[in-house]
Amino acid sequence: MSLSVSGWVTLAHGCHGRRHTAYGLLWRPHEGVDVTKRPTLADVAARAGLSKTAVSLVLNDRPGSRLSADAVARIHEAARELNYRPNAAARSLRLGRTGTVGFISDEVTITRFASAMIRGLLDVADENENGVLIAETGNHPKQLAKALEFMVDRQVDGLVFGALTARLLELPTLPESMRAVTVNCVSPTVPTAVLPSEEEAGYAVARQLLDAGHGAGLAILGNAPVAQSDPHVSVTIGRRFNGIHRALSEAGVTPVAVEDFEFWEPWHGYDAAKKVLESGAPVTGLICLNDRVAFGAQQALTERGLRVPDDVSIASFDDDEIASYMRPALTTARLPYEEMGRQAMELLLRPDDATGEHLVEMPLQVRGSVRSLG
Amino acid sequence: MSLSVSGWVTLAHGCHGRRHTAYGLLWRPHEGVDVTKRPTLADVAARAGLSKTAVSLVLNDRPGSRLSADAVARIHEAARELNYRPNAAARSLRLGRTGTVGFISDEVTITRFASAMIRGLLDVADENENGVLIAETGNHPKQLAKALEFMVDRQVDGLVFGALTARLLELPTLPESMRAVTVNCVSPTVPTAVLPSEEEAGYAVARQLLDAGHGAGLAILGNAPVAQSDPHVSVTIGRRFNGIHRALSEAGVTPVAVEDFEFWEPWHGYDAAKKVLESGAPVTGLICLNDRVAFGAQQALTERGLRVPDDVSIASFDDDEIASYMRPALTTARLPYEEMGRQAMELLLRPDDATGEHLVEMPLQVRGSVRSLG
DNA sequence: GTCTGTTGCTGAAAGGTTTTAGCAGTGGCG
DNA sequence: CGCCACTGCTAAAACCTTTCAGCAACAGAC
Repeated sequence: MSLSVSGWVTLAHGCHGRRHTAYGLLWRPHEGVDVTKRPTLADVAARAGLSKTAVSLVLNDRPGSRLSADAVARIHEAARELNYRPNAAARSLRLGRTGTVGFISDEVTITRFASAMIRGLLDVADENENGVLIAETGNHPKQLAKALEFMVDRQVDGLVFGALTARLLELPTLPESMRAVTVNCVSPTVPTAVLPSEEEAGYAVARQLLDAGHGAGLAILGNAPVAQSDPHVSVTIGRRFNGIHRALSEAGVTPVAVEDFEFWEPWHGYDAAKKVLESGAPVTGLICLNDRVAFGAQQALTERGLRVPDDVSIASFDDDEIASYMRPALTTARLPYEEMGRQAMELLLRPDDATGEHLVEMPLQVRGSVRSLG
Repeated sequence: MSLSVSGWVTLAHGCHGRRHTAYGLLWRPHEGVDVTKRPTLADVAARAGLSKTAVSLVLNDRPGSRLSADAVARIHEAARELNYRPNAAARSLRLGRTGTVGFISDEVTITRFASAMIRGLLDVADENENGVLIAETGNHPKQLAKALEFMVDRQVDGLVFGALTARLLELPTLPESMRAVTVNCVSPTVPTAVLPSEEEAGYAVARQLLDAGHGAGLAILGNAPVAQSDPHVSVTIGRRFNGIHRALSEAGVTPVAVEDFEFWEPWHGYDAAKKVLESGAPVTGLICLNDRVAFGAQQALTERGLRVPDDVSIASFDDDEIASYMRPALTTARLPYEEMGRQAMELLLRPDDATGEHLVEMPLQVRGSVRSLG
């Protein structure tokens, strides 16, 4: 091993070769400091000439404790000289909490679609000095059990359950003292949930096309009867359609085509768009149920020599990676994964528990794929 | 709170409403079992009428210990009845290890591009009964220091450092006893690294087009002088180009166009392709330095009425999401994130440390974007 | 009868922290 | 002086596990 020791952790970043310690700048062992063993409270106490109690009191600055200014100074100095850091295991053992939360999901972390959710979760956890333990179940009950077991054993201070698609999960009953939040999913056993505000988004997307004058030539790609009605598949797709239909009925509009399919990959969108175009329906505006469907639809349009938005306008949902890669870029209602992650972690960490369903706005990203008629 | 307690963790999954515990099926409190407090070794010992020592010995089945078959049975039964699970904090305190490893990266977890790396890491960690603590630095030295501090404090058994692009990191000197592996990056302080086998991939991609007869009309989109020479930007892009150039010079081929740009987003590919086409160079084959560049290039081709692969063939690198969405799907050398993650975790967890650089093959995904001439 | 070895089991220490209870000393008040 | 309150500090217990050292009982060998 070519690793060397210089204190506990010595950082040397950047291109400038400056050296830091993780705990302050430039820590070098002081005289009489044993570098091979992590210092303990007892070591600090000995060096400061005081008791462990005193050191613990000062380092955690407990309010009621009245130690002389001199003692406080000596303790801080000794801790700094020894580069003391508390032992997390000992502290957890004593305190029963760990400063760590768990995140368990089906496959949020291991697929590309909702990465931003982790960003939100990690950011807030970090702001609150919490670490995050991650486990993915791949939807296997056994993996879920294992993950939960692991987290409960480690005495995580709370649990966030996530899912790739917003659906009803049958999560276990948790120990009463365990705080928990679901994000992009719901479970009867977890009282607080964070979900995207899909009804509103459905309404906004439909309005975008209606307001641009596409009421007479509107098609819907990706109507999904199962997802709309089975909460184990989705609890939000139904709401998304409710929003769409509310906008349509307010405007007295009936779509010229509605294509049913449950899985929303580009090739499904391609096939559906092709079918609609071949049917001869007078389509000028397309509501695609996600960006991948929209992407596929655009491919079908291009093949027939139709242009977006000149010939056909498209609006969609998710704000996936490809939405901004398309030419023109896609007008779409963003799934606010990052904000949902943030909010979930905040709800978990805030002492006041606001149980219930927390809806996070899905902002409409207005880009070039919708053209106003006339 | 609507959470209720039935043992420590009770699972009720699936649509069938079957009930499990995390530790076995259907755990219900036995008589004389206090459900409000997690049982300890002492509780098990008391119930089995034996000492804590005996229980510990049996439950960890230590080889040398000779307890009667009856005692062993009684202990197992008591543990099962109480639904005993060892306290991880106490164990860590005693043992100095935690069964947890840390993963620290710039932004692997929080962006979509390398999610598969986490999948590989988590899978192997899980197979070895290890948990994973995750932290992202966003490339801020302070965040790195904080993450490291946290992990070292928690006494993780090892650390994996990851990066989104394979580059040289200036990681801190770690405590001597801390095992560490870098994945998709290298650091002078960490002796074992996992990287994609880019030279080979560059060669294979170039050969794909050369073998298809595009030697006379080859263009390269995304030549990146800085990335090729500055290891802080990339340690592998240079190798990728070495592979490409080796194939070209073996075939005695000089490209008809080479477009330089360092950032490989779709719009860069679009601009570059447009420029090459407008220059009138007789292009029949495009080597794009990643899939997003290829995607943009195809947009430019389409706009000029050129078709892939009929008019122009494309081969590329990464096997990004969009590679399989394109029509035709893209022939591309896959960045093997998942396999790299797996291998990194295996190297970390295996007791025998194989220091050095471990190259993981980048398999060529042959799809429809390359047409054979004549 | 003594010695040796084995079997089956246990007491107690150690690991590092937090916290309760309390000690010794000092000063003020009646 | 007697009492009280306060200041500045500490001993020891508790959190739960693993493991070292060793005890009691018994069998077999001499």
